[in-house]
Amino acid sequence: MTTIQHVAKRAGVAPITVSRVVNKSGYVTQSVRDRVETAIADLGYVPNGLARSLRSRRTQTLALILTDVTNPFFTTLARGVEDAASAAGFMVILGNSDEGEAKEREYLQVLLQRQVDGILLVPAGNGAESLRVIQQQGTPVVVMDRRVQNTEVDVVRYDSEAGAYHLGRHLISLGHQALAIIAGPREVSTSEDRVTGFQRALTEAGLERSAPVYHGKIATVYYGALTQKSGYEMTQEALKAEPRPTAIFAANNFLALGALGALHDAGVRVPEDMAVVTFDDLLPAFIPVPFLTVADQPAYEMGQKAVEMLLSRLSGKQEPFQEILLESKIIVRQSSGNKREPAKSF
Amino acid sequence: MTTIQHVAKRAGVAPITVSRVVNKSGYVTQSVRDRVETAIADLGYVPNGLARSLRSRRTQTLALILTDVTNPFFTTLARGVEDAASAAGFMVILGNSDEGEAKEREYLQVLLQRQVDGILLVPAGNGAESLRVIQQQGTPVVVMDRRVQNTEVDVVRYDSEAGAYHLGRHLISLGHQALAIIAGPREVSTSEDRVTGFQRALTEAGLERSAPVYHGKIATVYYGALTQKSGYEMTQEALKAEPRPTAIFAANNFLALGALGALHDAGVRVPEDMAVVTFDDLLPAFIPVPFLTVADQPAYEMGQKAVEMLLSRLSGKQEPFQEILLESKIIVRQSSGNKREPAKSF
DNA sequence: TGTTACCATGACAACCATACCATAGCCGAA
DNA sequence: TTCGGCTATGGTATGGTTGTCATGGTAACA
Repeated sequence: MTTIQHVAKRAGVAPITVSRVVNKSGYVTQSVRDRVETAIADLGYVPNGLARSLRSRRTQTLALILTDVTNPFFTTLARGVEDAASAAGFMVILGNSDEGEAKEREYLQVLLQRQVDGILLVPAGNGAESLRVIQQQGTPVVVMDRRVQNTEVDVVRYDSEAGAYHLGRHLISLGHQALAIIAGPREVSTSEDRVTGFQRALTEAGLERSAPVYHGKIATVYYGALTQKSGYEMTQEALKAEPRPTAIFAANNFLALGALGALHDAGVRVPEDMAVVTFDDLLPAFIPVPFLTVADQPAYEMGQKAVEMLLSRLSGKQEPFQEILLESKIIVRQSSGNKREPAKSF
Repeated sequence: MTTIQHVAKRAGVAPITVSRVVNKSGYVTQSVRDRVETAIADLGYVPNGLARSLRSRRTQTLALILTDVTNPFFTTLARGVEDAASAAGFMVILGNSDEGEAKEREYLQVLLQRQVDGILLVPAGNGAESLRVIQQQGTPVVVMDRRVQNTEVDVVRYDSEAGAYHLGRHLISLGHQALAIIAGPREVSTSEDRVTGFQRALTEAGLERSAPVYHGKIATVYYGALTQKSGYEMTQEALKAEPRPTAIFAANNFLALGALGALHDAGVRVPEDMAVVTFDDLLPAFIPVPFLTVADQPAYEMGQKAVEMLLSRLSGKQEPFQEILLESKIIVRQSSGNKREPAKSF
């Protein structure tokens, strides 16, 4: 392999001068610069990034750990991160925890070993232990999308509670009285906040359903995983309930996809027989005609924002930690239907 | 930051002994091992991967450069790579060239600097220059999915020509006589091979259409980009042709999506008025009911295979370079329709 | 007892590039 | 003239780890 010494020798200068040419730092006369550049081209010299980073203590690399790369919400987020990072000259290494804390910890370990300059984390669990490890190492970190107990950390997320609240109000204004919530695991803050927000809308409206499947206090709440399959199954359950709900709130896009599948298979029409609302728009590329009423959370912007915060920390800002709470926007489409008479079953 | 020296001091041993404990290499007595491990835990020591890699000349990292991360075909491929690599203890860094040679070269530069142990490349152009740079650096490389002129390199790809040939035969057997091919850029070998293969089927059947839009010799060939938008536009063009084709062959999945959109907007029913066949299955997750007749190329397997080859090179195999040609399988579904009478326009 | 083989640990150098400091020439200001 | 400041280049040490060789101890064997 060609090293900086080989180049230096060939150009008749000291290694440090080659370094200055490569990094465009310090003073180098044009003639020397030319000689060095010729030598570099002749030898096909590629600087060794490991040595460079070891010495300079910067890798120009950020780590992005998220919970589900197959979800368009997160891939869009990732693109936002990627774009913002590379605009600032940083590379992004992506890790997928699959909602598992163990896998998250593994990735973290590897990435910390690689001395990434900063970490963007969508925590799989409560994030406490992972954040401890990261911060002990002194690596700047920004938490995305979800709440964490730790307040000594920067966070960017959407206000899930408020978004769900508005979706709830929307359904109520359409006359729905029997509703089902299909949610993800209780440990995932977004899912839980959406349940809470939705329930708040119902409480305000004086709706108090009494038949929780597990712990829901208002309307019927089903808890599962944030997957299409789980959405399918929970919807099947919901359809058996008495009285049958006239509206379903799916806590994320994959749950909604599963719900739509289950409703289709059961011959329940949307929105005529059942209103469906959810969070996170799906990739427009795969859905020619947008159909779902959603609380849209522009994921791309969140990614950009998070990188912005992280880079500011990297540049040594000593401000107090902050939590940025973005607002999601309700987009009303066909899936929630028109105003309807209160369900006959009441 | 905690270094191996700190740990060594605390455990009362030499740094090299700590190294042996961390890497589970060489001989260490249990008691010493325990002392070291306690020290590591106490100090929260995380080994510096940069220093380790610099010294050992291995990063345990592979680079995967592909042309379109938004395409499910490539994300599936990436998953295959990822899984196979991590099973062997390698991490994968992903780069997206967006079909641009300049961006490909940039990624390559960065990744070579990072001393990745091996590279998996889906070349954006003809790959010649990129391969030259990689091989000069002495980094093992495997080309995926596409042909390259360079024979001094390992390649894994599907036999696009044969797949397209079979799709062509299938359409002919259904009685189609006026056909349109919507393809990607001529520089992309997969796209070009599919045009060639499809045309071979038509030639064999004695079909020689005479109205090529650009250079096609048989049936009508439209060249564009491998995107949904391009597929949409080319299909609009194809619909204006006289005689109007009764079947469209889209050279990849995104082109097919665009074609379906254009046909829908033009009120042309599939398969009643128009048969549609293509390559690469779409993500089943987004298409509840599979509908398209396709030449399926299991991307996951290709990824695994490529990693296998690369790892074998990494372990120092000196065998001659080889090109693995996988066979794609035709899956007949509704979109190609049933046998039909020869189109009336003849 | 001497020889061999193996176990357990350490010293030292090397990996490659850059931070830091030093040197030296030159110019203009005091 | 002297001094400070700027330009242009080089020398040396350093970053954290591990490969290689060396050392010393112990058990096994003849």
